[in-house]
Amino acid sequence: MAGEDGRQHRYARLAAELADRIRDGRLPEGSPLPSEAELGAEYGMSRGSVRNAMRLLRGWGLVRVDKGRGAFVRRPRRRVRRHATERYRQEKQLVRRPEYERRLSGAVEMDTGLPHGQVQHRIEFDEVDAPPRLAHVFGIAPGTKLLRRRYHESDVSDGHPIRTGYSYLVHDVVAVNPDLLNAGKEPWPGGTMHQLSTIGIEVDRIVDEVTARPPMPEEAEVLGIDEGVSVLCLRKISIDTAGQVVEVSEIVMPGDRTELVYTTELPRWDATS
Amino acid sequence: MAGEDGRQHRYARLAAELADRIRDGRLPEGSPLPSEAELGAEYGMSRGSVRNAMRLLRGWGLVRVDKGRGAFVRRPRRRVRRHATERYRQEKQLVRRPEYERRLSGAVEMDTGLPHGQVQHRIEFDEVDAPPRLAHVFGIAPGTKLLRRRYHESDVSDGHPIRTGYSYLVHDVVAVNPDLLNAGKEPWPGGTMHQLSTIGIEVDRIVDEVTARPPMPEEAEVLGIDEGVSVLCLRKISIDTAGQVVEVSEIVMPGDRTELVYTTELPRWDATS
DNA sequence: GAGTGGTCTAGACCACTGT
DNA sequence: CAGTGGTCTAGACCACTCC
Repeated sequence: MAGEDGRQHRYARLAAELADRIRDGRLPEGSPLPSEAELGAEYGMSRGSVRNAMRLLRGWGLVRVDKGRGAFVRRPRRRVRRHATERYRQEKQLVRRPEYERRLSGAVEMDTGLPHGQVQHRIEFDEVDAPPRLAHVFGIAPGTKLLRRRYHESDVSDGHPIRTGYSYLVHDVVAVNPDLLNAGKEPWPGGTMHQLSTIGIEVDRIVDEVTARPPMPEEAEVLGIDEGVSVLCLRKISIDTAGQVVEVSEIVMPGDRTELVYTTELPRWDATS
Repeated sequence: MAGEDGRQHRYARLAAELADRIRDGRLPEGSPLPSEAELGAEYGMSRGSVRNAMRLLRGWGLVRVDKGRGAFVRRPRRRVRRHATERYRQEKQLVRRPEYERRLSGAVEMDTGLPHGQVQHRIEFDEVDAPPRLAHVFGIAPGTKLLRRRYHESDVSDGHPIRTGYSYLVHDVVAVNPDLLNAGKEPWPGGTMHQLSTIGIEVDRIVDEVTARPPMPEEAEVLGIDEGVSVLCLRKISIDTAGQVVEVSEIVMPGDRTELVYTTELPRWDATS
C-alpha cells in the first residue's frame, strides 16, 4: 500500500514517507514535525515542494499546523457520532413529555451525541425571501418569506465547533405562535419538533440528504478547520403527516470529527404484522 | 456574501472574483477560463498565486481542469442519489422473489439510483486477515480469515466512476456455500442479502456510518477526481437477526457527484399499532 | 530576536493537448 | 509546433509565537 512508487512526484513521496512515519509511530502523536526548512534541507527539496507535501498530510488529518509554532502529528480526533435515526425518533417521542423532562434531555445534546450539557449553543434569527432551491423543496412560490435560524454549536469541553447551519421555516406558518419568532426563547426545550407541535404540526418523516465537499473560506473559519479538510453537508427535510415540507435545515459539519449514523430496520420475513 | 473583503489574500480574492463571474453567468457553463498566464497578467499576480486560486475553484466544484487543454467552467454534476433506506428494504424483499425477478431489478442499480443496466461493474475477490478495526466490528479475533470483495462501479453513459470499495465477510461462515467464494458468480442476482440467505442468514438491520475526507491519491485516481475534491465514506454494517455482524462494507464515493439519502419514518402519536 | 508557517514572486522544465 | 497546466526551485516579506 505504501510501497516504493518510483514514478511519483517528490512532494507526494515525501507525504507518503511522513505518513508512514506517523502511522508506525516513529513520529508519535502530538510530536512536532521537522520544520519545512529542515525537511527541505533533509530531502533536498525546495520549501514549495515541502509545503505541497504538508498540504496532503493536513488533508488526510495526520498533521495539524499551528501558525507561528510548527506542525504536529495530530492525535486522531474523537468523532462526534450523530445517531440520526434514533435521535429523530426520540425527539418526536419527547414532544409528548412534560416540559421538565424535555428540558432535561435537550434535543441539541441528542443531536450531537454528546453528553447532556456538553453543547454550547448560539442562535440568530432573521427573515429571508425563499431562494428557488428552497422554494422548490417547500413547494411554495420563490420569494415567500421564510424564518431563517442560524445555529452555531460547539463542544463545551474543548470549545471545538461541532456544526453550523441554517434552519428554515415558512414564516407565516410559524407566526401563528409568536414565541416561535422569538430568538430569546431558544434553545427551546424539546427542539423544533415540539415547536411545530404548538402550531398543530406533527412531523411524519425526515429525509436526510448527505453530501461532502471542501469548506468555503467562511465555513473553514467558523468551524475552525483548514482549507484541506472536508465538510459533511446535511440537508434535513421534515415532512408532516399531510406530506407538506415543514422545515428544511442545511447543516455543515467538520468532516474530520463528525460521523453520521443511520440505522435501517428491515421487516422480518416471517413477521405477520 | 461575496462582498469586497478588503483584507483577504490575493489568491482568495481572485478565486472569489472568478466564482462570482461563474455564478452570475459571465463565465457560462463549459466555457474556458483564461489561462493561468493570462490571469496572472490581467491581475498582476504571479502564476503561483493564480494557481492557488484555481485550487480553491476546483475544490468548490466550479472549475474542471483538463491537463494540457485548460480550465473550464464545470456544469453542475448530476448527483447520483443513493436512497439508502428504501434500497435496503427493497433488496431484502427481493430475496424472496424468484430469480428472474431478482435478475431484472439488479441490486446494484437500486443501490446507485441509476436506471437499470446503467451501471458497469467490476469485482475482485481475495482473502485477508482481519485487521483490528474490522475484527472489532465483527466481534471476532484479529487475524480471522475474511473474504474481501473489491467493487468498482461506474456509470455506463459517461464512464464516470460512481463508487469503489470493499465488502468483507467472514470467510468460514460464507464458505458453507462455495458459490459465494467464486467471483465468477458476480454480479449475483439479488445482491449480498440473497447471498447471505443461501447460508441461512437473515439481515435484520443495517447501520450506515458516514464520514467525509479528502481522497487518498489512489482513490483520486480510481474515482477520476482530483486532490481538491472530497470523498464520502460509507461504512455499511449488516446485522443478522441474532445480532451478529455479517457483512461490513467500506465504500468510497466522489463527493462532487454523490448524494446519500436516508428517510426516517416517525411513529404516529395517535397510532395504536 | 529567532523561528515558524502563510503568502507571493519570477523564473524553469515537464507531459500533455491541440494544430 | 505553440499553448496548457503540473511540478519544482530559490529567493522574499509578513504575522505570529516563544523566549
